[in-house]
Amino acid sequence: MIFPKCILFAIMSQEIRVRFAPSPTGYLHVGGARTALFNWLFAKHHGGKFILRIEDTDRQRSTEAAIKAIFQGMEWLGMEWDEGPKIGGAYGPYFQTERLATYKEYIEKLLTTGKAYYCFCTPEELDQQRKEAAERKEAPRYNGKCRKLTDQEIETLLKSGKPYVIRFRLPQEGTTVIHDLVKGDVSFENELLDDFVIMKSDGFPTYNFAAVVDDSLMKITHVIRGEDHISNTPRQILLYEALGLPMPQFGHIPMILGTDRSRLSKRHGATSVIEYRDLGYLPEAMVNYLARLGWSHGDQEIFSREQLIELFSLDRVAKTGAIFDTEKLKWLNSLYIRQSLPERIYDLAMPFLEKAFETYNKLDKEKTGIEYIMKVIQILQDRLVLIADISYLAQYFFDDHIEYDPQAKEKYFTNPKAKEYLERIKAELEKLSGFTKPEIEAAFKGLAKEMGIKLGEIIHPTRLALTGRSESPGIYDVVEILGKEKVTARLQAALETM
RNA sequence: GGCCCUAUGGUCUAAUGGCUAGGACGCGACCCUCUCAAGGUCGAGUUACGGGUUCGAUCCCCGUUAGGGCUACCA
Repeated sequence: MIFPKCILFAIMSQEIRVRFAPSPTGYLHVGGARTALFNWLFAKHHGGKFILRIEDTDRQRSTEAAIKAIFQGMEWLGMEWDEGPKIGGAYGPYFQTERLATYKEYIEKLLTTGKAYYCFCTPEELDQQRKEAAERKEAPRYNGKCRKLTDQEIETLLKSGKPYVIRFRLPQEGTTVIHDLVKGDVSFENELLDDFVIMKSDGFPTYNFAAVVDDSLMKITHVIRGEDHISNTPRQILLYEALGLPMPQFGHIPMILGTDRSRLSKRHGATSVIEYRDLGYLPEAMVNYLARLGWSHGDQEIFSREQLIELFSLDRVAKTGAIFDTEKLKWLNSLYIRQSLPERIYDLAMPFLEKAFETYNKLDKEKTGIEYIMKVIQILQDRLVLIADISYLAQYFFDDHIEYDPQAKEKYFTNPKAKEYLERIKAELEKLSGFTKPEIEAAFKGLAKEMGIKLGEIIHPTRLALTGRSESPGIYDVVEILGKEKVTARLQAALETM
């Protein structure tokens, strides 16, 4: 009884530490964002720490702009990190290029114990080897030429200034098995792996080496990453063992796919989370969608951030790749828009409206007060799928030039009675002392009753006259918001075309 | 080619060795209704294929097929 309790305590006292470790070679794409999200949720769920580490060892492809874009994406989705760039932490620095001395130290360790060696083969030689292996239909592996270099030879080669890399002397027998938290046990034969490079000729470590050293030194307990890394994992496990460093647990989550089931990429459309922001998606919709893509909790579809934290667990993560479905994302987005405070939608919609104003350049900005815009937004909020939709849906509230939809015009303005209806409703509305929804509604209903016709007979042509369209929010609302002056003018303008 | 992973409607998924395989998105119809949305009701549509194991397989095993990933001095 006592013994298991001790173990339990030891396990519980270990703080959960996970990391998201993007390489800054582009924007934060949705696949990366989901990996980050799963890590973030895992950390929050366990009351642990979420660490951001920038893997910028590829000097050719890493950019400052990409680093900023990643921060921006993380911030938009509300995934703040507990340790990492900007805020630091006890296990920094959090940029790999600032950790070179550490890597050298561990490379040195491997070198002195004979677990790594210098390799002077040129890229051309290696290319040649790969080609030959391909012709023989063999796995392209490093042939181990420099494995057996003597100290003497190395000394001379080093002195001659010949470029070199450091390779890991990988055990050539045995099996390496990953106890994966998502996939279960996955095993690899070591003999199929080769002596991979751990330090490049520019002195920078390779991904597999740097990740191992950092994850271990940063006390990462769980490495949760994309499935595309699973075949790197045996190499990394072997490195942990060679370095004598403590090993985290692994969980490999499935890929996000495009509509053709290949890995999601640019040709499938928007892939950067920031693009989705700019299209008018809400971060909570994106978080909800991403969380639910490859993870589930029974039948539940809608999750608040708090619920996700409470419910998230790796054993509910699916094993299959999932197609990114914009339609479902849109559905969630419209849902979250409807649940938002109008004030928030106002803030989000304003940039779109301003841009649209520029385009139309027909706006009477003087008369367009915040109050008016707020009313427009309140009436339109429930019909937005994307915030960007506001530009189109709100157009006739800001643009006095009404173009009549040809089909609607055919349907509603060619009716011989339509002209009479419009004249009558115009007169009724003009008579109104106030111009509020109840009065407007009464005017419409009164007129319909008086003329013995259906309400729609008046409403449809009126809608077309005021908006140019056959669909809009409730007509009384539209009339009220537009105000007597515009309504009268637009009705008059319509009458003149008939 | 080699290695690894995966396989439930179009899509995301639930279920479990055992009632008519559940939900959601999308789609269709109807209701509501001044239109369009929203909402409500209903509907069409699925366990990749072939073998086993079993009284019974979506579920367990094998094979086939299909898809994905990796196969760099990228990460």
